Amino acid sequence: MTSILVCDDSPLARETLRRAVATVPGVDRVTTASSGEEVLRRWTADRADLVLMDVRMPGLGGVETVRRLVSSDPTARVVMLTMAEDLDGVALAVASGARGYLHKDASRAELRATVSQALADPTWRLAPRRLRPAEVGSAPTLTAREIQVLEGMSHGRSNAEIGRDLFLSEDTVKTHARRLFKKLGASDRAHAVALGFRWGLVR
Amino acid sequence: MTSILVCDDSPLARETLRRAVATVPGVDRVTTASSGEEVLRRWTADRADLVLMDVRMPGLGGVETVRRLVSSDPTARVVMLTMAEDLDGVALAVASGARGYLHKDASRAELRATVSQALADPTWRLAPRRLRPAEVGSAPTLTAREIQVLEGMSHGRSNAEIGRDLFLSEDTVKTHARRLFKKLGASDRAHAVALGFRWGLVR
DNA sequence: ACGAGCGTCACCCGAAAGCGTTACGCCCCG
DNA sequence: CGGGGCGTAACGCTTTCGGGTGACGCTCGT
Repeated sequence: MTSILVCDDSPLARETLRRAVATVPGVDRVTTASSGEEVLRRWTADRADLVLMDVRMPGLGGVETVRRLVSSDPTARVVMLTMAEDLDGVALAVASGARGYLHKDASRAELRATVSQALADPTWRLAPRRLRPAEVGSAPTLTAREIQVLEGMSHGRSNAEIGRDLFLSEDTVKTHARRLFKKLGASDRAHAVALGFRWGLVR
Repeated sequence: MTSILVCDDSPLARETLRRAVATVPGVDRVTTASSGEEVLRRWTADRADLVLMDVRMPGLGGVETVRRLVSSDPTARVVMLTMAEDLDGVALAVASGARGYLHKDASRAELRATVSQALADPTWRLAPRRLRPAEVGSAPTLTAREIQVLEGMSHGRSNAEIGRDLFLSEDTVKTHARRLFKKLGASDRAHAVALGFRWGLVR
C-alpha cells in the first residue's frame, strides 16, 4: 500500500499531478489537498508515503508547511514543486526538510521517475536540476480586463452586455475574449469559464 | 461584533446564505466554510456567534460536525439547514446539539428572522416548523445525459462534437442543452458551465 | 389511464459568437 | 530605439448557438 499526497492550490494542476502519479507502478492511492493547512490537519489520520507540494500557495505556503510537517514527523518525505521564479523558496524548502524539488514544467516521465525514485529509496534526496517541457504548467496570467470579461461570461452576460457593464465597445470585449481564449487554450467561452474555475481564476 | 459562520458545500448556496444573513441588523461579519472539517479546524481561532450548517455535506456531514462542535464547545449555537428529505437528520442534529433548523426553501425573511432570534436569545431553540418559498434553493437535479452534455461544454466541445462523443445527433444535444439551461437558469453555455461548477455538478 | 419527465430527432431562423485582420496610443523592458 | 504586451476599437465573414415548435416512444407515478 503506497500512497501519495498531492498538495496544490490550483485544482487543475492538482488533477494533472494526481493523474500523472497515479500511473506510477506501486502507487495505489493518491490523495489531494489544496492547502498546507489541510495537509498538516490530515497528516496524522491520513499519512502518505510521499508528498508532492507546491511552493507557492495561499496561507501557509509550501515552505512553511514542509517545515512544520517535517518537524512534527521527521519520516515524512516531501518533494517540492516549483517554478523558475522561486528558486530561493526551494533552497529554503530543502533546508526545511524537503527531499528535493521538481520544476512544474518537468515532463510527465521525469515526474514519474522522480516519484518512483523517492518511493524506492527512503533516504533519497534529489540533486538540484532543471527540467524542460511544459507538462503540469502554471495558471495562465490574465490581465485585470481579461478577468473581468471572463467573469462576465461566467454570469451569462453576452459580449454586448459585458461591454455595457465595463463601458467598452462590444468589439473590444471580443478582442479581450480572443486574447484570453488564447492564453487559456480555450476553444469557446464555455471552455474558458470552465478553465477559469479549474485554475481558480473565477469563483 | 456579531459574527455568523455559514457552512455549506455548495458554493452557490453558500453565497446566497452569506448575502442573506449579511443583511440582518447587528451582523457585522459573515464567514463561510465548505465542510464540517473546516468549521472544526477553524473554530478555536475563528469563533462565531451563530453557525448555519447544511445537513448534507461530503465528509463529516452536518450532524456529526454539530456533535463534535458542541461537545468541544457547549456554548456554540448552530442552526441546521435542511431539505424535506432528511428530517431524520434534523432530529439527530437537534439531539446532537443544534438549536434548531431551517428548511432550505425558507424565505429570505424567515431566514433573517430566525437568525435575529437566535442571536438575540442565547437560550433560543427553534420549534420544529416548515417553511415555504424557495429562496435558498438546492442544486438543480440534472439527468445523467444532461450532466454529460454539460461536461462536454466544460471541455470546450461544440454541440456537434458532443453528439459524436455520445453517439447522438446534434439536435438531440441541443435539446438536452435547452433543458439543462432551463433547469439551471442559465442564459447560455458559458453561464451553464459556471453554474455547474458553483453547484458542484461538474469539476 | 393519463400526464409528466426523459431520450431521441428534426426543421427554421435570428442573434450571437468566434476568427482574421488592421490600427493607434501607451508603457515597459532590453 | 524597437519589440512586445496591453487597452481600445472597427469591419467582414463564417459558424455556432439558442429558442420555438413538433413529434414519438418509453417509463413512472397517481
